[in-house]
Amino acid sequence: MQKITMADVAKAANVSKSTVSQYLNKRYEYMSEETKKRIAQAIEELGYQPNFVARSLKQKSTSTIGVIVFNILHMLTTQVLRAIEDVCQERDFHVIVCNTDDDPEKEKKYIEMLRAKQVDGLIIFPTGRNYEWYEKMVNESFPLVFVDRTVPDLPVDAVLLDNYKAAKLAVDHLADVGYERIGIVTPPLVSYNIPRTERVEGFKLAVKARGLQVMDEYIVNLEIPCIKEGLTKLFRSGCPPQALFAINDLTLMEVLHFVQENQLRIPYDIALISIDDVPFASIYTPTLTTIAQPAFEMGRKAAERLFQKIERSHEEKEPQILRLEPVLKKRQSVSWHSNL
Amino acid sequence: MQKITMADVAKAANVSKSTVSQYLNKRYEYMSEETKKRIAQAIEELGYQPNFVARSLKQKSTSTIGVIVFNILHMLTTQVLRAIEDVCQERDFHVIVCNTDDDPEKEKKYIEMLRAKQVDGLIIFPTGRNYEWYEKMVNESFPLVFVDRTVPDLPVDAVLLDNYKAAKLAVDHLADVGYERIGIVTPPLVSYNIPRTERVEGFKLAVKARGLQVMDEYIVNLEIPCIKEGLTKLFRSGCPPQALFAINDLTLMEVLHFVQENQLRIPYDIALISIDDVPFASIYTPTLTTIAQPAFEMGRKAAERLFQKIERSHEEKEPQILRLEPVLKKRQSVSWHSNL
DNA sequence: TCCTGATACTAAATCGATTTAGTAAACAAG
DNA sequence: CTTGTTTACTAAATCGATTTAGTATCAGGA
Repeated sequence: MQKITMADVAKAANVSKSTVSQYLNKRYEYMSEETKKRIAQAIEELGYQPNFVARSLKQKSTSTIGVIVFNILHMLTTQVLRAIEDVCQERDFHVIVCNTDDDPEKEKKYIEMLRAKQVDGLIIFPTGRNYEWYEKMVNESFPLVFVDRTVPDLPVDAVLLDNYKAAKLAVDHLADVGYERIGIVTPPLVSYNIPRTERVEGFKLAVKARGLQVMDEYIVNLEIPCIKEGLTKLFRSGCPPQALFAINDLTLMEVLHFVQENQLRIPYDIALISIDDVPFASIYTPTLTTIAQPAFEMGRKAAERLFQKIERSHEEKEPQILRLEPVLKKRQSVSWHSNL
Repeated sequence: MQKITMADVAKAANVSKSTVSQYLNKRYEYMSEETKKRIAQAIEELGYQPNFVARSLKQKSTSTIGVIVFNILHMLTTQVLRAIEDVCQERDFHVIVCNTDDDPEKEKKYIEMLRAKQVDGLIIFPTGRNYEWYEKMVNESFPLVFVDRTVPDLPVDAVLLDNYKAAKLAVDHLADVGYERIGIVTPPLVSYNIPRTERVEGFKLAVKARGLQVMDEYIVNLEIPCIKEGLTKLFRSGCPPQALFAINDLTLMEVLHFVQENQLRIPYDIALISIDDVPFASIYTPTLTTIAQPAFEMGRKAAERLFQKIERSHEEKEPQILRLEPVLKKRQSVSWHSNL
């Protein structure tokens, strides 16, 4: 029992392959009712299922896009992916998902393979370390959208968080409530990780703008596994911060572990705010004040932009960089208390 | 500037397409060094990138699998997906991800479309309500593996949690510590959702096996948004349970909201155990005792099984149903205390 | 010298659709 | 009665690879 092809249907319906093809593509213009019925019947009887690969070869379009992410396990990634998938679903597109683990080699391999598979476009959370490949796609005006990070000096569309504003929201909220000694916790700052750099930069600017001191020892930038130790040292010193700003969910987790191990009371011993609205923010005790990234909007915007480019990939060269608004979710981990 | 094809390379290297094809597939048997060099050079100069779609058409294999899930936003799903992707990465396969939102119509559409796109196999978290489509794939011995749920009376490979054991682990742990009035919280029991049913069934069996009473009013099965209200009613009644068993992460979230709103103290007012090792289990106060599903193992096993079937899809018909072991993660939300 | 077999290739068929150019029949207009 | 137009199709080329069945050349053995 081998596969039924269009030729089999054509034979069964006593018409040519071309006519079957027209029928399937709903080009009924010059087709008799009689013929339509016969084809429909043949398809039904034989259980014919079209082969999309053959169609893709001829039409040079696979109705498939690739999404290359660092790690699907990150909440932000998952939410962005979900939004992308929803947009694709509306258009009968499919999504191939690839994890790079922030490894440029894997990223390169995936870009190559996905392009070989003729995906119609790519949405990438770029490692930032494959400049020539990114550039090549831009030059060929291959539909491409970056999410979360972008790459300097490359005219490519991107959907990003307004990181400066996110940091400013955090600092302003803490300062509004009355905190003055504010620390920030981040993984190491590396040149290709723009959001991290922008958040720390935005933090410094916002602190200064409020007329407060930027204290270098309050800027904890360490590899994730070292954060707890770094915080322990900082809090043993003479004058620890009153509030901490964790720049993403992973650092927040470390801060919370630190808080737990040292039996600190939030917000009395330490106030806490972070970027990424973690799912347990509203059930933690106390509830956690966060700066939410509009993850679904990011995914949706990225996908919509990609489809714009897919539908007319030649026109308009100007890259569009969207900076989406972070949202402050006021909860209990930042609040005023008497013994400040 | 149009696409470079194999024919262009052949012309440039002054050989036939066949030879270029042999070269690309590393069939060097009868190929002179001279020719190899010329082809390599032509590929380099023209920047030739193979078209995988054409290859797929001829070879009847796309090196792509489909994974159909309820919702990529669930932790379990994300982790399973990640493990699947890792296995695929080793084999240079790609993964198309689709969300059904537990809607059988969407599931049907995805199965159809992915098969039309000639994926080499499918891993499905089945809605359980497309029997004829599942059956059709089984009959054609199309490579298929179910994860999380399975469908009764259908000989299909599946990778599942041992739900009876998970429930037993929960009940035994609670009973060991000294709890006697144990409740269970679950979304509504529906025939197609096997894990839910099995967990509740396993719960009842385990309670009986410990010589305790199964109290019907302690079995809270309600739609997610109604759970808080149901628990409130239960706890206003004369004799509320001393411990609750949440059968998955979503119900756990509702229970935690309930606990928070009513200012209950865990484990003094109520002990808590749940299936799904949520990421905040170890940072919540108190830390949460859970029954972890081996999500990565599930994904890995499912993918490995699928590849076995892809590689020799005719042999061995016996479906293999893997029941993976849940793991008790003892933490603080279940512990002995004086005022029991 | 002729035959055999290895080496190093190539021409053409194939995969399963889409698409273009074309044809036959029916009918209307001049 | 011829010509032109519309209708309802079909034959054949095409997409870009893989693969099978050959072919031409040359070396070595009988």
